[in-house]
Amino acid sequence: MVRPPCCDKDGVKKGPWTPEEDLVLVSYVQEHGPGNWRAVPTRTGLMRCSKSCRLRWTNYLRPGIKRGNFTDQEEKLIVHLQALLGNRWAAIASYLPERTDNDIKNYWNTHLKRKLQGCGAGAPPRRARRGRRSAPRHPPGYVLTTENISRMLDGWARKKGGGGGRRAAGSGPATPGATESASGSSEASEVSYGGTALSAAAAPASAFEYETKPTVTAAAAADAGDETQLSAIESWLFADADGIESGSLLDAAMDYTF
DNA sequence: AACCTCCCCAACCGCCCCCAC
DNA sequence: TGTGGGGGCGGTTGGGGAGGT
Repeated sequence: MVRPPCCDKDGVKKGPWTPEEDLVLVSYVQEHGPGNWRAVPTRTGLMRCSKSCRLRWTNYLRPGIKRGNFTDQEEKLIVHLQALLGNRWAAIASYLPERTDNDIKNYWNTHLKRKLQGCGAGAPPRRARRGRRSAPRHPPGYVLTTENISRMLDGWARKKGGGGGRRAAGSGPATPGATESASGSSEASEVSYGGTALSAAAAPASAFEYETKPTVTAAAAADAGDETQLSAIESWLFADADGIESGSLLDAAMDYTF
């Protein structure tokens, strides 16, 4: 059976989001919290598909997102987890709470995959690596830091004090090794709105508990046979967080050398 | 300086999963 | 128990920009 599109194709705007649209979406989430995305376009007047709104929020506007270069540790973590979980980016992202699954997926496809493919034959990338863009592609003055969003959302979070998506609500914010996921670190991306940047007072992490990404539990993430893998991953992660490079898992995944 | 190449990443698409009824 | 609908996920695309020629 063919499902209808999530929204009418006619009159639905596509393409890059404008600062104004971002503000509308952030304001809506501030008011109602994330969720009920179907209602977002009609309630906000945004000419966007509900999925587009959700994606924009989860991949870009959500507080606590770290952008920019991946650290070596993050890189290794992604490689390990990809080896164990496959291309289940959402599951992998749950171990990197400051990164979105889209970011991880992009990073894998553009960097890590090539590295891994090349490591055997020592094949270089098609072209020498160029300097990475340090800032998001936005017009100058487009400044909306995650702290800013955090602050904007602070009011809502205080009013609500909880809630969240259907799947996230069940498992709760139990992302392994990353309890302060939404702390709005100083490395937060700079996204700003036309020079009228809101002040960058960091909001307390607790204000955004509702925003925690769904946690990968053994039950949730496991296809057949994943349970033992996942608990092993978790133990490895906890060990790694203490600076201990533990055992078999690491050995298994460390076949990859860059 | 102008043009070309190619890389990055935001966003779209379509399928799948899960919950409510 | 079956069905519909909403949200989530992974694959893919293409616009735009940076570096090379």
